[in-house]
Amino acid sequence: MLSKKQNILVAALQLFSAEDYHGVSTNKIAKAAGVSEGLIFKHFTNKEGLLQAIVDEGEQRIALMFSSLLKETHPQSILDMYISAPFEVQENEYDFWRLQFKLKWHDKYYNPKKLDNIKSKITYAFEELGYAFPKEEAEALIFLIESISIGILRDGKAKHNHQKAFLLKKYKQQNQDIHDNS
Amino acid sequence: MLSKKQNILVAALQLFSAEDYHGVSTNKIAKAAGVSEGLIFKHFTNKEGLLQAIVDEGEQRIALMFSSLLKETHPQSILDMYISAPFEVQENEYDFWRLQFKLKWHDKYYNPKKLDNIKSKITYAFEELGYAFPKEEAEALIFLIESISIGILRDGKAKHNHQKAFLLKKYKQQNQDIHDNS
DNA sequence: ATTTATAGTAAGTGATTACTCACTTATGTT
DNA sequence: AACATAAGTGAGTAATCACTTACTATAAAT
Repeated sequence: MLSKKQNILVAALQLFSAEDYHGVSTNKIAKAAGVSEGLIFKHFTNKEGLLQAIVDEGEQRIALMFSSLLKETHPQSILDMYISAPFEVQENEYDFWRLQFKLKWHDKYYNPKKLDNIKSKITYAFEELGYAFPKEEAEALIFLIESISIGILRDGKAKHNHQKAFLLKKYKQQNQDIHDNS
Repeated sequence: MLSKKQNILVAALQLFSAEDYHGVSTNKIAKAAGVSEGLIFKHFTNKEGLLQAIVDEGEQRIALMFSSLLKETHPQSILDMYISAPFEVQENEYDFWRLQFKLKWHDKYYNPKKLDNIKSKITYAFEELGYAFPKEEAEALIFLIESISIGILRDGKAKHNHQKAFLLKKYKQQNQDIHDNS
């Protein structure tokens, strides 16, 4: 069983991911969490403090999620793992990711440096595989996977499975010789 | 000089694109537009009617924007035009596009069929150019351009110009023979 | 000239908002 | 046992919310 504090965090995450920040009242959160409204302010000072707590928890969660990718050294595996990543996400984590993508529009909560180490890892993989423009390839792939992730969150995995297969094939080692098109 | 009705639409678009729907009060809109709050309800019935009016206006605007692309028949030109599209957008249209992307999270205002004719146009281009998986290539390119568009809206064009050059090169006809990697 | 309709305003309305405060209950600590 | 501290509640609060209403000004239509 969860603590009441955790109940608040879970309920707030669910609501914030479904509606917008100002559309979710503290009253609604309290009812969904089964606690008194005042408790929210005891634990998180104010409504924004609650959102910040959710964001902070999220940063750790993301770091954990990509830790195995960052440990990987085999270039082809790095690409395969990264392409597959959005399809490995459990459905009960969708709320969390929906909120993450929504917050990208708020300068306050968007930290572009969060992806820097992943970006350099992907760049490294493209370098090793002999691509002519590894940095650009990495950026393009990251963008592409981001869009697919959003698509999955909206329509479900099933509708995007063929794209996974397509991309895994497209970025296979065997094609390496063709990338240096100078 | 704009009519007061248009003033409301302009002010609301700007505010809705910057904050979330419930975070923008009708009072704030009225002040920004320089009209009385009541006038909003005279013209648009309620707050949602105002948003709907903005969305409706937007659909036309998008149709207009892609009309030249849909008329194009030369496959390579189709790809070039589509890749360049987000870089052709004027800065004073950024608010409009920001709102469009934000609304993608609201089932109510998101219409996936809106892009169907563009998708088939891009697919056609890839077919003509001899790509092995034209449908998948089209989907991937559309996703990629969508992500880049979001990036531009957040960081400005300058930060993404090298991606434009990279993609134009990557999708050049001369590479066609390499795509059929069966 | 009088009606009709539209554009526009200012001052409201009850409901809801984020947040506070006085208070009670539970959990340790010495 | 006594005491401090944290967890939790429920009834407030002023401010703000979307929206309404009664009203005036303008202008075209009969």
